[in-house]
Amino acid sequence: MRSIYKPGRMLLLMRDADELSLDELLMGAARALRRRWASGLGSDLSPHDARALRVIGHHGPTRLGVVADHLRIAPRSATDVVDRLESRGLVHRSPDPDDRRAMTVALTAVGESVLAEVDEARREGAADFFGSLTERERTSLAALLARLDPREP
Amino acid sequence: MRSIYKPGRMLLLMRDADELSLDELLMGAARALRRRWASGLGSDLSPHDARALRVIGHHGPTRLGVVADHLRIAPRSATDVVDRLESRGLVHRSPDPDDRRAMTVALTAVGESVLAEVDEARREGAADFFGSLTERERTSLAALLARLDPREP
DNA sequence: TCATGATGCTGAGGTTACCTCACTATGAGG
DNA sequence: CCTCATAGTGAGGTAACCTCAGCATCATGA
Repeated sequence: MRSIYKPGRMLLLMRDADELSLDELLMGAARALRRRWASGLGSDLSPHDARALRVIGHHGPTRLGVVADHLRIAPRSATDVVDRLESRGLVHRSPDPDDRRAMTVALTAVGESVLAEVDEARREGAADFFGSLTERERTSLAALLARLDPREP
Repeated sequence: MRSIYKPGRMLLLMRDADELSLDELLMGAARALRRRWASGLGSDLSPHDARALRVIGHHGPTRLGVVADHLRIAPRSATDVVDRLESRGLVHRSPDPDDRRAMTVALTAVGESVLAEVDEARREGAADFFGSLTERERTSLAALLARLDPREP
């Protein structure tokens, strides 16, 4: 049980140590950005709740099911997320006038201001994160990334 | 339609609905890659376990605490992860000869072959994902990304 | 050399963010 | 209307974390 490594794998390992592959670079950058953004999150709001707040705020009064779709969670789980935000006074439910089965969720005034803070922190974090690139480089990075992700649902 | 980013206007740009900022592009691309990679994964292994397998395999016989560090989880949680992998016959524990408190984890023969499959699927997924770029574009994307992520601990 | 504190792992038990299933109320089409 | 689909929710479960306590072992300094 000594020589776990086969020669081929050893070579792979060493090459990876020197230069990371494109997928690892992409994932690493995303991880670093996410971490920076999460740490700069001032309020006692979890990253997860902040994300939900963004979805609701940026979509206007929204059905619960739509929130679920955007967060990629089951409809039932959106109920819990909205419950939590509502109990903190950040959003409130109203009956949907067009469909009496449905509920719409909208930000309260407090929710709006918290969202503004969250967005600002996010914007600052991103500016800082990408600050090591020139504007020209940022432009070409954006162009390259845009060609990778074909408009997911 | 996505409009062209103009360097001189980046900072003043008002974003309309389908214009994504750089951070959103980065996160979106990473999300898409993660999803593709997870879906191409051998079915009975969760993405999470696959990640643990990668860490253990690529580090050789490793202490549990080191596994925890690399997965960024508490030491106690690494015990559970390794328990699960061990119960599936993918890794096995041995007492560390240098420190009788410690355990080392290493891949079994089955674990090695499963890891080889996982790595191959990952490699293929990445090649496919980045396939819409030319070789030259991939190089410059890698160079740009490498400047963003300052080798986190 | 041996008391003292740090370290490596694990048992016990809690939390969180999901899930599925079943249910009610409502909408929509024959 | 009668039937079937859909929107949200109560109940209850699961997976992957966590903290805290405890044991065995290591490392240090008087």
